[in-house]
Amino acid sequence: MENSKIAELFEEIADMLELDAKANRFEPLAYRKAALTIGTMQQDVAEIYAKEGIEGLTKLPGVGKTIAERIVEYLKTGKIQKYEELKKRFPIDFASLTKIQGMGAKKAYKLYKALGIRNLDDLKKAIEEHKIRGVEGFGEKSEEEIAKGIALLEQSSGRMLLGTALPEAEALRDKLLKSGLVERVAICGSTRRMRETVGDLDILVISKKASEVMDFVTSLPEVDHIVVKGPTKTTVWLKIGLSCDFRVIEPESFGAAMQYFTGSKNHNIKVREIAIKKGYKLNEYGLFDKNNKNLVANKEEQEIYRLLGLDYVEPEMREDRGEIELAMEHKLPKLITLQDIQGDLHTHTNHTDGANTLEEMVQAAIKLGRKYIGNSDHSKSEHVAKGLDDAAYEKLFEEVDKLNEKYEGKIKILKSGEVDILKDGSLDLKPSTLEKMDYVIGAVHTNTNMSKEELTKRIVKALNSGYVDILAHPTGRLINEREPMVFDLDTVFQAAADNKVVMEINAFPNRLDLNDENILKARSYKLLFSIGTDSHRTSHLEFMRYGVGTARRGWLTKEEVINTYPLDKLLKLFKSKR
DNA sequence: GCCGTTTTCGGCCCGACTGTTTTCAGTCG
Repeated sequence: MENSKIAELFEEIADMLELDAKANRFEPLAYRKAALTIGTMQQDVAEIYAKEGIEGLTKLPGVGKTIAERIVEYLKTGKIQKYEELKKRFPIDFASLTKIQGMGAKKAYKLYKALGIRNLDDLKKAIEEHKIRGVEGFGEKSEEEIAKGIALLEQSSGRMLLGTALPEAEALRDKLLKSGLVERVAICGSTRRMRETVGDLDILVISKKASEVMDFVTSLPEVDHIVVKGPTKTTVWLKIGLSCDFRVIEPESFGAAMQYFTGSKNHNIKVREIAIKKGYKLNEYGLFDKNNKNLVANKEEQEIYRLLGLDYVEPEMREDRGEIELAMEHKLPKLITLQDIQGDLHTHTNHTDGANTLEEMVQAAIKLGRKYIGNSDHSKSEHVAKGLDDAAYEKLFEEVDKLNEKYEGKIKILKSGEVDILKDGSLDLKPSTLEKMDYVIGAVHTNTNMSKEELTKRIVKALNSGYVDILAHPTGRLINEREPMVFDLDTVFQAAADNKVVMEINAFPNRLDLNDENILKARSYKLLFSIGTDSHRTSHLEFMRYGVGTARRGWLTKEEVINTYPLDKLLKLFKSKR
């Protein structure tokens, strides 16, 4: 996957163009926009080019003919001529230097011209020798700030899982609500959009006591140190290793501020452009007409979309992936919600690698209002998980029958298993065992580094067996830990469509697999989905919200997600296959 | 260099905070 490398090169080209006095002032903007698109999408540009050619690339937002050609040039030669030429004139490692908080291309260039600093090592040495403070435009303070920025950069490790960031944001929100200083608090940014990872937290506060709020948040025990602190905006570095922005706004601007701070950036730019075309101005304080009258004063963010002629766009869709165009045509899908969820089809117990008994899992599911829970303990090839053999499933099913009697009317326990798809594409259990299950989950866990062709064949064979109802965590990726398996998604989705196999959206925070973009792709094959928590203890059942968030990012309606179905409709669906 | 519900030419989102600047440029989101 070359996306991040290409995005980095484009960012550097933008940096260097900004320093080039002769260059068009807007050219760097164009490269940055393309970098943002390519750097944040999960689909591989090489794959797009292989399948759709250069036309496929120019369809991406911010990518026109020239930039598409540069992408192709990189894919073919590993280099971009324009970059190489600029680099001769500006031999500076902008990519590393601009990662330092507060350091942009212009400061880096100033330091290069004054002190010959080209990279991080040069910069560190100059700081040790206190040379920075002598450069025009820099002082003692700047030198300290840069040193701090480098230290921070070296200890931080990129984006954090939504499953870690969201609970932290909620804890901060709740403390603010209890402080008595605020009227409203809203978590915005990529956290509200339920992105699988989060780069920082954005917390919007409505209060008339801005400076007291700033003092309150900077003194919270969660805070490691203050990055910037102003009268209405403060950024802190949290002890969990994440930065967090707090912004205080007047009540009348709440809706506009929510819209603004939720993003995404590309979505907002497009919405603002629509506002300009209608003769308005949109910022975080409101939507203003020509007389500077705020048309959305004291209104919720829905009003902004309405006045611009758009249907309300749910936060999870705000990625400039075509949602604005659909909102104009009043064709947005009605997204699934957490309240639509009736049951959980992927859970484990202490019979294999779970922490709780089946009964404890059942009781926890009842508490969450689930109408059914599928037990899907591992099959025998998963040795590390103490996977079950055919006889062990028979015993487990007896236990399920007993508990179903005990909890009748409260919840229904379904018989299932997360059954390994073996190296040759066969399933890990006897047909007679599989037939006793209400549904079968197929999963690839081992030998994942076979060739693309072999792996595709292996999965397709399993789907063609007629026994697999749900394909668990289809790509096997672990966010920040393990790359997705390499197989042909289109072939697998087609096989799933032919065999009515449901795609899982695994809700475990480090999986979220399928991810949003793959869901959008699977959706084009008219596939159905199941959001499963893959719970290994009772508390994991609450991971459902991350799965639902991911489904919403993939534009899914409740009709497309089978665990929103009432029990009888769900069982009918599984039986129709047998 | 991109893009089209005012445009195939002429626009291109917008405001907060910081440091060193005595009026603003640079950076960030």
